[in-house]
Amino acid sequence: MDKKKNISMAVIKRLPKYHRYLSELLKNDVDRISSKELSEKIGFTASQIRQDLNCFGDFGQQGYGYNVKELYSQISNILGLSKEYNTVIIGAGNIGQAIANYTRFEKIGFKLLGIFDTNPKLTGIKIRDIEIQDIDNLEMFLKENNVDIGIICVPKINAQKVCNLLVNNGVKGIWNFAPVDLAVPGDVIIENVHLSESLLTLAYLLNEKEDQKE
Amino acid sequence: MDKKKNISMAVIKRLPKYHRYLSELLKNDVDRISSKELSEKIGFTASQIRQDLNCFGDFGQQGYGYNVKELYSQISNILGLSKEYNTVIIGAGNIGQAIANYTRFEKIGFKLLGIFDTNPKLTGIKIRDIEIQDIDNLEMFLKENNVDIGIICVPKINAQKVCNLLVNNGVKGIWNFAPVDLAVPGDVIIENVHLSESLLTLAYLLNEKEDQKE
DNA sequence: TAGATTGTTAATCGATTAACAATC
DNA sequence: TAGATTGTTAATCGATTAACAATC
Repeated sequence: MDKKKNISMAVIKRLPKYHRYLSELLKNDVDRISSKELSEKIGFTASQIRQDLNCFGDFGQQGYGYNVKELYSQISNILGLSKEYNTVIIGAGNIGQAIANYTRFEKIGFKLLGIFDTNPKLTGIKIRDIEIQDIDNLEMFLKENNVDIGIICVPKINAQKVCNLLVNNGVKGIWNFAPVDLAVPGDVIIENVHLSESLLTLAYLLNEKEDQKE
Repeated sequence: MDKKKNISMAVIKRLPKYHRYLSELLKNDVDRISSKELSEKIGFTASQIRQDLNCFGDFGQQGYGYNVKELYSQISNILGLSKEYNTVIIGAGNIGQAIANYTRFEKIGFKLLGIFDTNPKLTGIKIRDIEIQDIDNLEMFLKENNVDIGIICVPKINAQKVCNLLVNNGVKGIWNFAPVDLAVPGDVIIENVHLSESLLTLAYLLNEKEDQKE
């Protein structure tokens, strides 16, 4: 499967979008697609699509294009979706509960094992059959379970502390919703969802448009 | 204030991070900072920081650096945070409620005017003094109120329909949490938060690391 | 003044696009 | 076979980094 090393972050960030569009095509019983057709749907150039896919293998066929089912399966593999991932959520506030209630992620192999919070009013409450536990139980839980991904939904003031606890107990992937940049060892992967940054980008772009009108 | 036109998206996406770091510095009573010092904190090169800031003006002073208070205020202005923005949330499910409960955004000028949902079990329920309304009221609400930003938190199947309704009633900014790419006229700004894409990126990176170990 | 640090130009690096031979 | 479309190389474009004169 693997062809080249050192895939650029630009390419990596496009992979989930390929995955989503191919999943749609598959759902609509489309058998094959050319880079040109996919280009029109997904909004990348045909050339870029062919370049991107060729980082990982020769998935197409000259004169035919790409087999949707086959390509979808390859991209799923490339993204690591052939595995299952065990996750825990730390912080059962607004965003923590929202993520916990999502079933989308479960379906593609991200299994929620536990939810933790400091607030005694929350501990004991069940979200989708999972009881919110006191955060004091987290360390033991991590030792007893093989957790791949920690989802940090605590206030920013506590985020680094929680992150350290996760990392010190072998968690290698952090999905961080707190508005801070966490410090981690080099072998730990952080993926940030900085909602404020997204909203501020929107504000900038709205404003830029205004400026151009004048 | 404005200096050059056609700011690249790469620069724009870094602006909120400058804003956040400067806000931290301000909170810690730091008066001045050089591009070199900021570089060490924020993780961009000093050269890049100077280039980025110079897109918008000469905010620094040779031999001194940047005045934190002044620079923070400039960046806030550049981002359009001197204005207030009226927002509505469409979809009062997990993510809609989570966003509605955030007070962070209110503090920087994003005012939530209304929340809408199709589910009769939700209408009438109050979130932070705002009653969830039936989505049938949305069109009239948009005509009666000056809504700048529509926050789409509905299932993907309804997202484009909701988006059209917003756009047809003058909303120029869309903050989209549905896992679809929405079609809008050229004068409407879309900012996507595609959570699955973020999670799949994390999965890829975790897997890539595994591959390298072998 | 001397030291520090900016603003800005030039050099480098990387990513995207264009072109086309290979081939199904 | 002829037409279509890939895989891949080369050209272009844009973004980042380095360097340094200007100057506070």
